[in-house]
Parts: sequence; structure tokens; C-alpha cells
Amino acid sequence: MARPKSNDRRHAILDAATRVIVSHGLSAPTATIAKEAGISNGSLFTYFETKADLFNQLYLELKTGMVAAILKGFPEKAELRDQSFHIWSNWMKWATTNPEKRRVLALLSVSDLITAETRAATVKIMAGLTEAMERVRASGSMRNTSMHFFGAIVSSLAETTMDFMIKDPANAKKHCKVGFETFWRALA
Amino acid sequence: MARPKSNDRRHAILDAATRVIVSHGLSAPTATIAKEAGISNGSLFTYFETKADLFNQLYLELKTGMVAAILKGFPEKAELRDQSFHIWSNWMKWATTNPEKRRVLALLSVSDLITAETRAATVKIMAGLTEAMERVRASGSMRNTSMHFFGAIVSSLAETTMDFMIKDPANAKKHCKVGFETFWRALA
Amino acid sequence: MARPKSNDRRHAILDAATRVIVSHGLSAPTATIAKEAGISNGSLFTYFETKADLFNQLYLELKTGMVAAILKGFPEKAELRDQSFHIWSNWMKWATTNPEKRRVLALLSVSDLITAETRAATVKIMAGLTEAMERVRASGSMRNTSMHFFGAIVSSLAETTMDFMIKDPANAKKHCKVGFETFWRALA
Amino acid sequence: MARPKSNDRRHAILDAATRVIVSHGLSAPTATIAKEAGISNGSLFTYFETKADLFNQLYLELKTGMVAAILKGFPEKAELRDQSFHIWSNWMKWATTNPEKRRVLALLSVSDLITAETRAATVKIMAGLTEAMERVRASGSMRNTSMHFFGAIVSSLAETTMDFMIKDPANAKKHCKVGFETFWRALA
DNA sequence: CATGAATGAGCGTTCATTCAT
DNA sequence: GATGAATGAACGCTCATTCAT
Repeated sequence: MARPKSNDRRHAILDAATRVIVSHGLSAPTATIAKEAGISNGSLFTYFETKADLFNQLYLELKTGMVAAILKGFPEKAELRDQSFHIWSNWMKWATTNPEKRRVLALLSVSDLITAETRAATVKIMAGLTEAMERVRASGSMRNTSMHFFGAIVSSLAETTMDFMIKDPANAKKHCKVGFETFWRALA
Repeated sequence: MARPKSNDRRHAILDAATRVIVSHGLSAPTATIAKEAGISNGSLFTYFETKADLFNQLYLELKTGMVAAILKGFPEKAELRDQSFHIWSNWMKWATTNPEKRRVLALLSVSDLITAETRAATVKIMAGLTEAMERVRASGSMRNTSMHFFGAIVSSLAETTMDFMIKDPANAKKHCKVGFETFWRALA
Repeated sequence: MARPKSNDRRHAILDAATRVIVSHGLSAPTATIAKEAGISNGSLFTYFETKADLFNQLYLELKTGMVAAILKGFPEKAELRDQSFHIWSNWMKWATTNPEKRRVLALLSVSDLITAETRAATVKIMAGLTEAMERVRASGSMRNTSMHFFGAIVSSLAETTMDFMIKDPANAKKHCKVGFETFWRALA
Repeated sequence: MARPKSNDRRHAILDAATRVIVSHGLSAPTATIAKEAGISNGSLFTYFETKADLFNQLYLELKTGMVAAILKGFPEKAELRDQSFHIWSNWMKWATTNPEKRRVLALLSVSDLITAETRAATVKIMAGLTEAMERVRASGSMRNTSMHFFGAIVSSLAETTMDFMIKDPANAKKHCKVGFETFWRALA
């Protein structure tokens, strides 16, 4: 039944890609990624048809992990502000704990290697998070604005806050708090 | 500071680069940029030492133009809210009028071709804008937060708003207003 | 002489190779041939040591089949012209009935994958046919020319005729006849 | 005005390709051809857009040269048989003098890299030769057969004869004569 | 100073063959 | 014996940069 395609290897490639992209950007050679993953250049293509395929799957993987981290332990019954803060702080924790993953996600997001299908799949992945946020929007100042716009504003505030938490870790906690308060003032 | 040879040609190249980057991304061949500028591939390198050099200068050029557009007709004596709205709407106008330039600026910003020196130079270019915003910050909810953080938050709200104005031009005016109000709520 | 393992599988591979070569040329991947034969890529190499080996055996197989078809029902006692026509028409029938096999044989013939040994083995395979033709030669205009040359001339006339019968099937019968008459005029 | 594209270099590449194809077949690496031509691998592509382009142009070049050699000194007013013999012997001379070119032409002819356009262009190149042969056909045994078929038959007899002249140079002259007589018997 | 040919390192991908399962 | 993942050399082509004209 032959050596089965190993999930470990698949993940080794994905992890290697993350590391290599951080240092070489999206133009990271597939050969470098393969070497970093401890496999031969050719083997990479038994797990991913093309470089673009690898990057699309990586994007989905990272996004999925991020959303899972954000929603972990979500307090279904808590007040809106507490629910919001839960999301906010989990998000910040994920970003500061995984700055490489965050960086790669950012690079991939603006890359034109990511297909429309992949972007569409993202919507599904984000569904849980979107739903939780929807409740904040519906009862706040932006109740007349589209969820799309609202979500984008939240994202941008969050990303900006993360940037500062990572750039200036000494004041990370403070930045986190200021960011959240700004968010709450703007959107609640 | 290095502006020898024909300035027309230099600008022709910079403009061509903008157009070509929009359609081909940052991996656009220098030869394509040269052709678009109506010069030979070799000539490009008498105006810009390397491709990275060209991109850094383009970045500065675009940023300078953007800031000038934002500050044009700034009402020195007006109330804070009006000053803020002036900046905000000029910014939006520039972005919607020059979507290509904005797109290129965004691509360059996340590119690792832009050097630390260039990023440092940006601070000077932004000085006028920063100063104007500083007054908003100092008297608002973020008076205890660094100007850096504040500026980044403003930027991110502005960029998000622009995205929607460009993506959904039918509701551009509405997006612009909602964006500004969110900004004011968050930061004033 | 090396005919281990399942002969069914061996023939499945040879048949698959014929089909795949027709559509992909001699650069057809062994993996494609294996898949077409319904086996795994690795298995192909338990039946044929190398791709070249596979192609050499295929060449011999096709040639053998062709000669058998040509000689089938050979009228040992008939007149020379009738014997000649028997060969000619059987040859044409084989070619028009098996255009794929003919095409592959042609490709293999000019390929440098076919070894000298294989080419030598061909002589044996052709022995029956050569012998039959020898009688035509010995009593005709080329009686002073080597059998080799004679055989090559016949082949080339035959191949040319086949080309036209296959390319222009509507006139196949006519081409066949014209070809034979040319042959007879030239060689008898 | 920059270094102009050199025709010498172009021909150096074409000649190098001929030599390399003879020893490596059509799968000859472009890098090997470039090195043989004494230029860098990249330079090859300033003269020929793709490998296929190079091969198509080579095909045309070789064919043109062959036809010119065949028609050289064609005796417009001679008798048909003498005209035919002129063509025949020039053809044989070209083939035996340029066995490499002939071999490459043969390989290219059956390759699927040669486009329909190139094959169409061949017809024009051959026009002079076709015309001369047309007269032989029209007055001979194949007067009721298409020129296409006739031409193909002539070609195949010629090619077969060449093979033997090259393989067995000691008897080249004899083979040449036998070949021509066979041709004349068959077609006149 | 303009031109565009020359250079050669570099990349994504393929594929015959091997070998762990 | 069958399977198919693993291997790594090989290839066509690109492109930033240099330099002869």
C-alpha cells in the first residue's frame, strides 16, 4: 500500500513556508521551502501541485488557526462588551504569539496568487467570528452600516493595535487596552 | 539631491512604473517599465541605479503628492472638527481620484524593497500632516497615547474607508461620511 | 527470454504505451503509460527495466505483429506478381487498420532509444518477409542490387502509399493500386 | 545605436543547433546549443523567442539551403531525363555532403514542434523544385496521380537512396545510379 | 547620453527511477 | 509482487544589470 502521504510532511512544508516567507517574502524559492522542510525539492510537489496551490492552502490554514484562536472559549452568555473584549484580546494574543504567521497572512492577503475561490472559502472560515461581531454592530453606532464595512473597520483597528504591540512589546498591554477602547468608542 | 539629466524622463519613468505596477505587480520587469516610458531598457538605469532605487523614489514621490493633496487649502484658523474633516475629505478625494497611485503606494508599503532610510524620509514628508493631526490628538480621547499610534489608527480608518469608496462608488459619499464619523467618535 | 510475471500486465503496458505515445509522443511520461495501463507507476518497472527497455520491446512487438499480418495467408505457389500483391495489400490493410501502431513504429524507428541489438533482432523478425521479397528482387530489374537496398526501396514506397491512404481514405483503394503499380514498374 | 543583432551570431546558433541536435536529438538543451555557439544561454533567446521558434527557423533554413543546392545550375532547356538526373544527383550530392543537415531535417520533419505555418512556408520554398518535377509527372506513368503523391514517392526513393550512399560510401556512386534508374522506371 | 544586445544566476516544474511500506 | 511517495538532476525561460556601439 506504499508509503502514505504523510500529514506530518504536509505540515512541515506549511510551517517551513511560513518561516521562509518571513525571511524571503513571497518570492521565496520553493526549493528553499523544501530544504527548510527537510525534503527534496521535488517532493514539495507531491503535496502541493504548484507554488500558488501551496500558498493558497497556507493562507487557509493560517486563517483557520487564527479564527479558532480568536473564538476559543467564547463566552456565549456574557455581555456584549465582554464578548467583544474576549475576541479582541484573543486576537491580540494570537498575533503577538504568532507574529510570523500574522506577517505571512498579511503578505498572502495582498498577493494576487490567492484565488477568488480561496477568498470565498475564507468567508466560511470566518463565519463564527462574523456572527459574533454582527451582534456588536447591530446594537451600536454602526447599526446602519454594512457588516462588510464594519468588519473591515474592526480589522483595521485590530491590525494597527497589533503592529504596536509587536513593535513595542514593553507597552503591549497598554496598547491592547487603548486599542480596545478606541474600538469600543468607535463602534459600540 | 540627485536630479541630474532630464527631469521629464525621470517623471516619465515614475509614471510608467505606476501604471505598470498596477497591472503587473511589483515583479513588473524593468524592461516593461522602460518601454511604457518610451525609453530603452538600459536608459532606465541612468535615471535610477537599481530597480529598488526606482521603487524607493517612486514611493517617496507618491507619498509627497498624497500629503500635498491632503493639506491643500488647509484652514489654519478653523475649528478642530472642520480641520479634521478637511483632511479627511481631501484624503478621500485623492484616493478616489488616484486609485492607481494609492494601489501602488499600498504595494510598495508592504514590500521589503523599501529601505529604512526611505521609511525615515517619509516622516519628514508627513510632517505637515502630522502636525495638523497632532492637535486633534492632543485634545481628544487619545491624548495619552503616542502620536504614532494615533496616526496609525487614523490611517487605518482612512484606508478602510477608501477601500469601500472605491469598491462601491455608488455609495462613496455615504461611506466617506460614516468613516469620518467613526473616526471622530473614536478619536475626538 | 524474459517473460516473467503476468503476461497480461505486460501486454496491458505495451498497449497503453502505444495509445499514450500516439497522443503524447515519445516523451510521454512513464507514469502516464502506467496509469493508462491501470497499474501504478512503480509497477511498470517490474515489467520493464527502463523506459528505453519498454520502448525497445514495444518496437519488436509491433514489428512482429506487422510482419505476421503481412505474411498471413501467403500463397506459396502463386505467381510472383500475385505474391507481391498479397504482401502489398496485406501491408496496406495492416497500416490502415492499425494507424496507431504504425505511427508508433515510425516514431520509434527514428528514435535513438532503439538500440543496435533491437535493430539487429528486427532482421530475424523480418526473415519470412525478406525471403518472400527476395524472390521478387532476384528475378526483376534490381537483381544486381543488394537485398537491403531493394527492401528499403519497397518499404519506402509502401510507407508513402500508406500515408496517402490514411490521409485521404476516400481514395484509399486508388492510392493502394497506384502504389502497387509504381512498385511493380520500379522493381519487377 | 547599440550593438546590432548580429547575423553571424544568428547563424552561429543555427549551426550549433544542427551539430548539437545530431548528437543529442531534438531534446538537445538550449544551454548546450548556446555554449556550442559560443554565447550565453540567455543570449540564445534574443535571437529566437523559444526553442520551438529556433527549431522552426532552423527547419526553414535547412530546407531552403537544400532546395537551392538541388536547383543550382538547373538546365532549363535540357531533356526531361537530363533535368531529372540533374535534380537527382544534386540532391544526392547535397545529402552526402551535408549528412548532419539532412539528419536534422529528418528529425525536425517528424517533430511536432514544427508548426503548420512553417510547413506551409515549406511549400513556397519548394515551389521551384515542385515545378520542375511537375513536368516529369505530367508526361510519365503517374500523369493521373496527384502531384502530392508523386512528390512523396520521389522523396521517399531519394531518401532511401541517400541512406545507402551515406551508410555505404564505397558504393555511393552505384547506389546513386541504381536509385535514379529505379526512379525513372517507376515514374517516367 | 541613448540604445538594446549580452550576460548568467535563478526559478518553477517534470519525470525516470528507487525504495519504504 | 504492488503501490505510490521520495528523490534530485535537468530544462526552458526570465530579467536586473552591464557595456559595446
